Amino acid sequence: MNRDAKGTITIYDVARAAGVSITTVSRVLRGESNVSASTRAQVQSAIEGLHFRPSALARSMTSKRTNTLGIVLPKLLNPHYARVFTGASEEAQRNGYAMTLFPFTSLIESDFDLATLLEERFLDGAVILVEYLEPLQQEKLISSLTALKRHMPVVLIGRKPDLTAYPAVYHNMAQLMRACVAYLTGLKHKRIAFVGGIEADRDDIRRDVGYVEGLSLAGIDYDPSLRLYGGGTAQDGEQALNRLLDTRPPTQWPTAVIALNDLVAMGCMAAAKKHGLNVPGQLSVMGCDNLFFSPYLDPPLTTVDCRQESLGARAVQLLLAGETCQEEAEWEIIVRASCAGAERQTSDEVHKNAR
Amino acid sequence: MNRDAKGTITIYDVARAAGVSITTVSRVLRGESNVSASTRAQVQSAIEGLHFRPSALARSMTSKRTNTLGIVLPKLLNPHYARVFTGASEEAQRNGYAMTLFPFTSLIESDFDLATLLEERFLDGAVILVEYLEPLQQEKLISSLTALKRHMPVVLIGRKPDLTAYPAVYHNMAQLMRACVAYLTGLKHKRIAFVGGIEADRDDIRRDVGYVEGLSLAGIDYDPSLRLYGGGTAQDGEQALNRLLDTRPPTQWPTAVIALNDLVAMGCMAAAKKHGLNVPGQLSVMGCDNLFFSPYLDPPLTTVDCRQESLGARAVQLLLAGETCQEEAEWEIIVRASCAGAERQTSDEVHKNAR
DNA sequence: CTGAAAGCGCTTACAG
DNA sequence: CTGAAAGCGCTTACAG
Repeated sequence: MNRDAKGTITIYDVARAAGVSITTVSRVLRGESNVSASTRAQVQSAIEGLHFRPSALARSMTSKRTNTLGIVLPKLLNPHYARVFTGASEEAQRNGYAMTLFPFTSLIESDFDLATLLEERFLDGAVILVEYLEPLQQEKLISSLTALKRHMPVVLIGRKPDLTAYPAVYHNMAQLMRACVAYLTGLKHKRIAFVGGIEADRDDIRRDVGYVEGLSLAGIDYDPSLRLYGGGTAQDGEQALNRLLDTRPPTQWPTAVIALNDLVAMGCMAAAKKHGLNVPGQLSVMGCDNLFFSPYLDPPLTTVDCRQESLGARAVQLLLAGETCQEEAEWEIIVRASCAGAERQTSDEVHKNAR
Repeated sequence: MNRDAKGTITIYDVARAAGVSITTVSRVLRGESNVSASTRAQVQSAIEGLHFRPSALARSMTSKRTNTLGIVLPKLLNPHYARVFTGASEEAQRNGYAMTLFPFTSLIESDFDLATLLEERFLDGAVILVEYLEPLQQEKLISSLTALKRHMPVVLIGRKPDLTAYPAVYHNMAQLMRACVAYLTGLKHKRIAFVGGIEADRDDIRRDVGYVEGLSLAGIDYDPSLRLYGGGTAQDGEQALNRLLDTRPPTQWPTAVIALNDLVAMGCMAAAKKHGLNVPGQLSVMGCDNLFFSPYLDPPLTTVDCRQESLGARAVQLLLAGETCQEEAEWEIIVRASCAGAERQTSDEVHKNAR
């Protein structure tokens, strides 16, 4: 009955070749012990002779498991996300799972139907990292998540979710920013700019909270004109800082810059050089993410390592364990050479800044 | 008969709720037109009411297609591969396919059984990029590929395969290297080092051929001590060039360096600075790949854009079209500021070099 | 230690 | 326009 008319060879072909039932073939396939040595040998040789491979599809059909996880990530071209993926993927592999990557930008383009995209595939669960979304897209995301959650476990990652119903791993960005500001105020900086991020974004707002709090703790008034919003690329950082330096007299320039991430920091360093500012002599620059290129910038970049691999790995652990907690991820300031004491500041300027 | 005992709701549940047969449900699911409007509406509302999602597993079971492609890539942390992945993934998406990424290093760790890993998943085809392998691993790869090819179409990518039986997209590395050397000899350089890559590697040997040919075309003898083998990271590049500069008198230093890739180039620039060499005034540095950070190095890096996105996209096209050709991919030299004329060279040195 | 039968959740001819 | 039946390639109780 089961001819290999279509060329695919099945467990029936093996059974026939070995002169046993498909049940027995299935048993040796799954490595069960209750098969006689001679039968096993016959089946094995039939399998090899026919180059038989069991269909994962049929297997999953009965077992209801695919051993495949999905991960939704914004842009892999940013090594930050590549680090997250690497950590998640390796943890998955360690547990016998493969990982299917869904680039986020294309999700938005393709009507952003997270639920359909993920469900149509063969996933046992999904890790989802979302960046800032317009309110309308945000609503769509939430309903997508609701639909998705009905069909598989989901873990959110990267930023503290507004949704408490989902397990999550994220960085405490307010705390992280306070630490960055504290590091720079400890270096006697008073005019500290913060570059990058979208004003409407919840996560960046959290960073903003930490930024303002950090300044306040050091007795520095928050100067909104030193908060430069913009994107997250090197070009964005370069443009933002260029604009500030172009429109202010040098005496009003910041003595330190905290960048949204290392890419933005790299752009800021380019803007500083363009304006003849020595880094860190005349301008300290601090990044975030600790990407592979940051020790090779000139000067090497002081930044925050966000342990992206652990973040991704932890998300997979929560997913596989079926945990429902929301937990904070670790980070650490990496001191290199791009930040120095605020010696350029005159007491005059300090006075002006303190108003 | 089909109770939703396990919680999963199926096409039978929908059929019952809508008072039709499963055939009819299947028809509206697949958007066939031969269903009356009223029936369609009933089925639709049953689907929505039950939050029904068809099982992709069962669907693929009959259709024999999963609409999922696999891609094997070395280390995603190198943005070069991220660019390849992006191009491949977007092309796949454009054609209704998802893309499962298999990081290569973990394949090697996990006994390197490409065939098992890929077949156990649900793939309609695979794009495979391999880097240099030890001879033993190379053999295992080839037998894995043979096994894999029996079950799905495969396209090789990135380097010219030794295997002619597989469709492939790759760069003509000898030609690319000749062009790099020609660019630098055009700038009057005579002592041109080549940094990075493994001596035993076929692909790098091809680059070596182009390197030697390029020198020869400019009437320069090949000096083996200027060929610095090593890995492909920034650290590798830094160490390799440091070693050369440490062991040679400054009068014997190269006036130009071609790096295996942008990461190595970045490391070379660090080594140059450590030895007080101005780039490009005293040492020209040329990279390969044109990664996002290269315009932000100081000075901005002259490099070769390898059109990685097109490379990945083209591989997917060949895969989906069932083509069997091996074709060359495009590349282009991107001139920035890290290479300049060889003015540091004295006629004495030139003479010595020419022997 | 081995096998016959039912079932996983769909799609696909085939009838009507 | 609609439905009954077979089949996709396995695994899983259930018998023996």
